[in-house]
Amino acid sequence: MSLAAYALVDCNNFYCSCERVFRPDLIGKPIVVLSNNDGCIISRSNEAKKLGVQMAAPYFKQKRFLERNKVAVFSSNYPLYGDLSERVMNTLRAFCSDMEIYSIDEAFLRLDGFSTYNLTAYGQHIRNTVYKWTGIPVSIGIAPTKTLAKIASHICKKNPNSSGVYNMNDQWGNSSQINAMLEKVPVNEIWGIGRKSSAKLFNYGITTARQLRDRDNAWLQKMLTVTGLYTALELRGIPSIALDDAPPARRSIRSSRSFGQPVTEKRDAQEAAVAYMVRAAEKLRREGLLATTLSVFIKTSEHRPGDQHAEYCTHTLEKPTDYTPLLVHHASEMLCKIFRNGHQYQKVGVLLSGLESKHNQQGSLLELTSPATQQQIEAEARLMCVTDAINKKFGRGTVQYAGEGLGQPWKMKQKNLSPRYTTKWGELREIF
DNA sequence: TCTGGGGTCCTAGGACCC
DNA sequence: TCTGGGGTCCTAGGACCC
Repeated sequence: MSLAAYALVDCNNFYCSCERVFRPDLIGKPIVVLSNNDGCIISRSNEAKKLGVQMAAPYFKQKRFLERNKVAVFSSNYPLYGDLSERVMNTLRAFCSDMEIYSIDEAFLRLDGFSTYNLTAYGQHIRNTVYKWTGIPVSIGIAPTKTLAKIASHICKKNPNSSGVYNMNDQWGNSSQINAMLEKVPVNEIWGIGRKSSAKLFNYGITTARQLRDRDNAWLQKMLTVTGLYTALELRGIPSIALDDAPPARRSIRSSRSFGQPVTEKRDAQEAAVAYMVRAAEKLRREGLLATTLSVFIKTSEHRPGDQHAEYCTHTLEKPTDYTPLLVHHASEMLCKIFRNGHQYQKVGVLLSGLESKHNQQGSLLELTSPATQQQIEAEARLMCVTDAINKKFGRGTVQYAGEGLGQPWKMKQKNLSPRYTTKWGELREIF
């Protein structure tokens, strides 16, 4: 049987690369992109990495250092990144339709049908085309399983001589070469092995991918559950994590943000809960879903040990809905239940779950809808449809719920936001 | 002063049923 | 008084991912 072949295509420093597409003057210069609320550093160009800027470092601690080293700083601009991501994925699809979009900046391709090709050369061709068509540089790892393809792409990024593609299948027959390669991969860098599992494994003297691969199955399952066992099987070259080419239906929708400054007033927290519920409900309708279970949570900052309160409240509806006024009503009530005076809150959020498709709803045989009720349901649907259309056309917040508040003192910070070059004409001219 | 947001999967344990 | 055994479903919590 011929060897399976998975490719992982991974965009290099994706958010930084997106910013550079429209600011070519920054090519070769250090840049970083911040998380929401300008909280942490979540993307670094190679030049910034070389300066020693750490991933997930709090911005306020690095600010002076970044200024001194003339590092360009951007707030995250998700409309821009989402749009460029779509262009990259569309380009990849032209090369291989058997594809799983794994995240905003990564995709797996299944290349089994390409066994007559030189896969390394094919990878090069894909890489060059993506760069030419979108301006985004990518690294490509090719291997017999998804987990190994992840490792291959890491190796490729770390090695400047790799020319952007690393094909593990080429050396698969040479077990001493493969062993030597897996020996150099720290166990905590394996896909699926996080901080807790690494610490556990470390206690048993397991520090490399090779050592993990060579433990017996029963032990692996006991220590790391079946997911850990699958990871080890994949390291042996046995495909155990399937390609998800048609992602399963979504199970939950979440909307939450940190506040721009600590919130102590119930009214402010309530406005935020309402505003996030409005956004979650928009997403619900956009995807043709209805929700049955609503949750609201609130928490103080983990970095203030003297002031801790976190609480979570859930409400289950009798009938699934996508009607914002109803969802907002419950969000507001739940927030009141869990809010306590005297705390400095850092974040609230809402979660919608128990999702089902609007179009194949389970109707109850016993339920008879009167014409008046039917009319009301239709009126509500029209109202949602119209507000969504207005907000889409004229921008979010054109039609707003009173409960979202006007001043919104809790709103997040975004001081270094770049223009939405690809999705707003009005902001495109800012380049020139 | 200031530390992201949005997802998924697995397991254990309780509730419930026959 | 003594109160089985096995199955399913749901939920909370933990761990992981980008």
